[in-house]
Amino acid sequence: MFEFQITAKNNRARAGVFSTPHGDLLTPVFAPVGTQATVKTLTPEHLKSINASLVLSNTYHLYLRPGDELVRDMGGLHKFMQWHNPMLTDSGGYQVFSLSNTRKIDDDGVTFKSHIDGSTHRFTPEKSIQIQENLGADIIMAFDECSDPNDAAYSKIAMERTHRWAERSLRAKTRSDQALFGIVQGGVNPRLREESAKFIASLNTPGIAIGGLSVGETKDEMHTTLDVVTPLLPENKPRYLMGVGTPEDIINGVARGIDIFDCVLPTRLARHHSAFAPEGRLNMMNASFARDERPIDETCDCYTCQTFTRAYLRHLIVAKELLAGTLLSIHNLRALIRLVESLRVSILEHTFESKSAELLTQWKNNASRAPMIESEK
RNA sequence: GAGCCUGUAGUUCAAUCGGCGGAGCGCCACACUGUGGAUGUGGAUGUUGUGGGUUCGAUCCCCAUCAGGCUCC
Repeated sequence: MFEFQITAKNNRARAGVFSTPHGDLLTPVFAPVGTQATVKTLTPEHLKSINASLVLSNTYHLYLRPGDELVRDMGGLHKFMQWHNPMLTDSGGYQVFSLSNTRKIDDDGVTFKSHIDGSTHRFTPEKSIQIQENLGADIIMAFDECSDPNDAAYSKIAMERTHRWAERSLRAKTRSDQALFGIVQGGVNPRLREESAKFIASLNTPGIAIGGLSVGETKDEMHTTLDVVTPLLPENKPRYLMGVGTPEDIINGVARGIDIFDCVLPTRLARHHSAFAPEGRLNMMNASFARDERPIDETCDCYTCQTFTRAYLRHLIVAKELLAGTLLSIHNLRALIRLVESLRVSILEHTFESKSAELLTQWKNNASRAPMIESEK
């Protein structure tokens, strides 16, 4: 169980297969995020139709509602949400960092207030693992502390705590059918990242995550960090870059040896009316699409692009129809999954260097909005 | 037929004594990376119903007119 086979390598980019109790993951893989045991606006059938393989869900949210014991009693997360393919749960560390205004971190754990009702709760590494065992995902995460990349002094404290918590998470684990990944931290300091990579790599885990990126640092800092970290990680374990990302970030990540990605961006942007397109990120609410008969992306094979015009999608958005979020989510997720699929093929065909450069050119505009073309002005 | 009330941004409404016509919503656009369907940021509105008059100056006062509403006969 949890065997990772590398099928092909192109320089640092890898194509592989990671075996889980709910099926094999073909890497590189992009995981849609289903925080509350649902990828917002989509059914499992939609996810299958876009060829999603791994879905991420969240310890913090499911612990608060409906409760991890309830999920366990309902047969576990896979059965509860009817996703019978690989799943991953985040440890809740990031939410404590990002969601709770009033939190207190100490060496033992974190005391925080629920964003739902203000009630007080406490997470420790042991508690996080217990919750994740109740949820029952195939891949679970060590409880970590994600620090502000701009707070250089604090990065060391958070990293050292993350290391101690990783060991405690590992000791707390009781189920053998879940893969526990440790998480590399260290902010944007290369020396700390080096130290953290070596430490996390020394633990007996079937995979390794890189956290603390795409949280406000620059692109250069992200690339430098990956350049420092991935060469220090064992070849035979999958590397998971948490919370990334944009099409550009994914291409750059694969080039630096990353195997697993997850990100809320495609589904969040979908609900906020943005669509990934080769010419850049399109705000589908823009008035310029009111009479546009084209699909979002002429080259996309998703249901939305095969079926609907930009004009119709804009109408749904302006009218605040819920279907808009569904159709844009289908497209945005399919765009990223199609991207990692083509990267995988290029690695297998040993054409990654040229293909990734081509894709990077194609997708580089997608970090921000598409430039307006003359005919749309 | 008579009397009264109301006409200001797309909309609902402000605007001191006659002294630079604003706000909410909407609209237009931007941001969003281990998700609060959230939120934040920026922008554009205008023949003050219309035509006259008084005044240095009128959304404001006067006259006429148009539209809507109410009341009475």
